[in-house]
Amino acid sequence: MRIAEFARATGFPVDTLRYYEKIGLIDPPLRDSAGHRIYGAAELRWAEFLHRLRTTGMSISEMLAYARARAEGDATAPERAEMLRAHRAEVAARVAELQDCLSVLDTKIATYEAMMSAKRGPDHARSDTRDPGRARPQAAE
Amino acid sequence: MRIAEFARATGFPVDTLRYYEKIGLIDPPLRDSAGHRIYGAAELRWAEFLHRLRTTGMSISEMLAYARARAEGDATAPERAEMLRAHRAEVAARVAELQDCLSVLDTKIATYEAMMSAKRGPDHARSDTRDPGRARPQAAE
DNA sequence: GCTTGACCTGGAGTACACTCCAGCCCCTAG
DNA sequence: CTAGGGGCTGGAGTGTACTCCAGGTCAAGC
Repeated sequence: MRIAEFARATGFPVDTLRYYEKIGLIDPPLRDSAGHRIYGAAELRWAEFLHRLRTTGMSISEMLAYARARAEGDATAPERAEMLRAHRAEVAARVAELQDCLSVLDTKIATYEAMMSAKRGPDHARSDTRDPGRARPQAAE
Repeated sequence: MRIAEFARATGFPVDTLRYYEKIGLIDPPLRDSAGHRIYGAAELRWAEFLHRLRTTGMSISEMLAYARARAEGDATAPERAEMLRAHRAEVAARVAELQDCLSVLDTKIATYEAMMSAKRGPDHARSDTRDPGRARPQAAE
């Protein structure tokens, strides 16, 4: 598979793939007679995993450390396992943090909705609080 | 409260607070006689909310759009509610994506652990692990 | 033979979000 | 009265991760 198809398959743009190769995140693939990169299944699996790591917020330097360990062979398996465990913990923490924020967002949205339905509600309380500035008492911010 | 304490309270570095003020994300606070910024409870609430937005990955330009709408008063409440709903959806999607990645990580980690325990010998579990408490070969939590 | 399109390289440029000065002012404690 | 600490401004610099050329090669189709 050539680079355009590989880009489609992995979700990385072509330029990013070449960039990753340049910095050592992806091994230089085979080339065809024209000098074009030819990717195989193993490259695809690795790039897909890289994409996961990136999605979960792993930095390039961390991915590089992992890639370098991987290149050294089976001896670094414990090291790599440890990297993944540490990263897993970070991602789990991130998920918890996001869920926390989600509930704050829900509260806020509910406040807005209460505010809006009160405004056009059965009691027709139009107060015309036109206040350019920040002099409002507590409201949704 | 002065800027150092405000920074501690909000989690934003001092420089970031001044930067946010410069770009219009935070309103210019009152000043004391020496020209130092003095922040109050309203500012704190807003900055804390901004911190949530940032934590959930909202870009500065989006936060700015929200802040500008907020500055225009109650008339923009529906607009702001909509922004938050859209953002909430994005965050929820992100959480789902991360959880998906978590399971991939778990699989990978389990593979490493199976590999490593196979290498040590199936019924000869040696404890040369520098990771006490997590040596059992099984999928991580 | 010529055009088109995919791919090549090395290197410059971009976007985002800060982060860090230099040089200055003000207040308080010793 | 001076040293230290905190704060001020405007502007330059940083880190990360790409992203985008310019100028060239190659293979296939008309």
